[in-house]
Amino acid sequence: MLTFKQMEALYWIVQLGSFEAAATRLSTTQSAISKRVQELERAFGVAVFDRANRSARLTEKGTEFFEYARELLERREYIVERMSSKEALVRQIRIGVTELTALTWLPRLIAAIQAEYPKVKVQAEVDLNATLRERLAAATVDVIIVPQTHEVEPYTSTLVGQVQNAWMCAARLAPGKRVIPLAEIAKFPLILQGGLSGTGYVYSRFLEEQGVALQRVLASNSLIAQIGLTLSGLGVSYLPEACLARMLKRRTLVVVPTVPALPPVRYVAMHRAEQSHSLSAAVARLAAQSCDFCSNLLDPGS
Amino acid sequence: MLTFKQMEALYWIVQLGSFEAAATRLSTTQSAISKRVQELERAFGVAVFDRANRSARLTEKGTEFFEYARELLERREYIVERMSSKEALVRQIRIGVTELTALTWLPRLIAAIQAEYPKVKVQAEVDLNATLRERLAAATVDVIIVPQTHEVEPYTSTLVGQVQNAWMCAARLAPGKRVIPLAEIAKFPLILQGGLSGTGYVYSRFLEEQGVALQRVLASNSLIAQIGLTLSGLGVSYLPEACLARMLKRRTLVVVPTVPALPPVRYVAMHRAEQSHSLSAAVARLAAQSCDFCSNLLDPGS
DNA sequence: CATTCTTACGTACTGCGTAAGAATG
DNA sequence: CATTCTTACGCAGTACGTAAGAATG
Repeated sequence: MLTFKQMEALYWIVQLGSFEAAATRLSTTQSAISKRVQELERAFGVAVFDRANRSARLTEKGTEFFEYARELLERREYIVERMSSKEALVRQIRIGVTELTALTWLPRLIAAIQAEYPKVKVQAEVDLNATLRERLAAATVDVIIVPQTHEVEPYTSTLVGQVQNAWMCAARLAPGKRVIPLAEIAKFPLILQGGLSGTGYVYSRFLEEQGVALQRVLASNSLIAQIGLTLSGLGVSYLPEACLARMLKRRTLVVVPTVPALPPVRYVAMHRAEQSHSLSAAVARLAAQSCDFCSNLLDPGS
Repeated sequence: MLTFKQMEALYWIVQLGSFEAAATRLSTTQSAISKRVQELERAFGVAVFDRANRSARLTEKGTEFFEYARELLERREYIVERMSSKEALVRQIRIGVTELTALTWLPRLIAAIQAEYPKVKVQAEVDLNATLRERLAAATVDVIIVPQTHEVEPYTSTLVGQVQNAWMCAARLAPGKRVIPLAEIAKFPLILQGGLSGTGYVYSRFLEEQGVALQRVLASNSLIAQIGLTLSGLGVSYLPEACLARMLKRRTLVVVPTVPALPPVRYVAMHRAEQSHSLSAAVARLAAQSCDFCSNLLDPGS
């Protein structure tokens, strides 16, 4: 008999391009996926995948079948949403965030999700922008919250907030309070983020556009390391103003004002649209509500 | 997670009005059905059935859920139909027939089904018209082939053929070859079928309409017994001409012509329309093709 | 030769059946 | 008190995971 498990296998194999990926997505093994497909093919006497080469290419019948599978799964998802009281919805959701979010409002977000969906298990993963995007593509996470790096993002994205960064350094390195032209920033030793970081990517392009040539650059893919290096006076770095407010007040760090200033970085929550989980959409909504880059877990104030 | 088994349970409980009936229909136990329902209710945190009294009354949410269940099951059925090569369709179909059909063309029908759907398991049951109708209502059979007793039948019905009956008796009882008025038939001892038999029901009404008062009646619910009793000269009976042709030729039996003659009895194949099995429809079609009340398993000729 | 799917075999777990229990009319 | 659903408990059969095999590029 036709089962949801078979449909899920078919669906995710096609979506992700391999048995292996589908297996990961469905938290099982290639073996199980392979057997679900064989079961389908045997039950219907139809070849779903082209077995000639070892690729997961659909046959014609397979394509039709895939459409039906999608339809059936979407329909089920809709019904589950429709019938579930939020309180009873049992599911896992995997959220990917970057360091800054993890350091500021991730706990707020998780609390908000738990409050609205008490039975949902939230798994969070902290990683670089680029890695998170790959993982979303591979569907090993459900929602990611990352800096917006392109005008049009490849997945359903919701703006959740923005971060104002400023050039900062240890007080003793500071050139005084006067505003300097952006280009002059290149005279300082710089501590920047790599291209795998969203903020790093955005600002690399920005500096390039502004014709700023970068030299003597220290790169870090860890925000904490970046802050630490800056604090220790190794150079000037762009850092989020809001969450470092206390350090700025104490003048452990000082701002180096430039003209033009650094543009804000917009953060978006992204999830696969085709992904049935409208829970992902709910998380995006909650993220927009919870977003607050001002708090700072490491330096929480009183 | 929402499963088809849960939906089937819900669907058939509502269709048939009790857990017990649903269990029978799904070839399982009340226990299993009960658990599937509880599973649903627990998973969704929703009461589907009103547990106050022990009846299978839907709650409001339950009604909505039922609609979704129906939709999902119908959709699955459609997909199964659409994707299955006939050769590969594995399923069971339960056919109910009356004695006359069993005695004449049932083997032809089964052979025809097997030829078109080699993997389908055919189960046939022989019973009285009324019993078969009850069983169709209880969904313990999928298709029944019975005499049409009403102008409008309660289920999807297809005309498959008709049977010409005639009054017959043993040669020594015969009043000669002359045609007698129908009313005079009442003068003979009669061997008739009970009201649970379709033919019996049809002819009872016919004789009543014609103003024939019946006396000295011997009733049988077994066609074979009826033929046997007639052969042994106990009375006059209405019997199918075509399948008794050889006995008439040998004059073991003779026809007692009446005016008006007995009307033909129309046979229909019926199945539940809402029942997803369009296999049932295919059986009805094959029945119309295979139908042949002329053969006679007990007296096959050469 | 690395990748990707298939096959074989032993196991774990879901879901089932039996049978007894509780509630209803 | 008969009917109908629920609960408890032990079992069976499905579906899974591991690991080795085959095919492909």
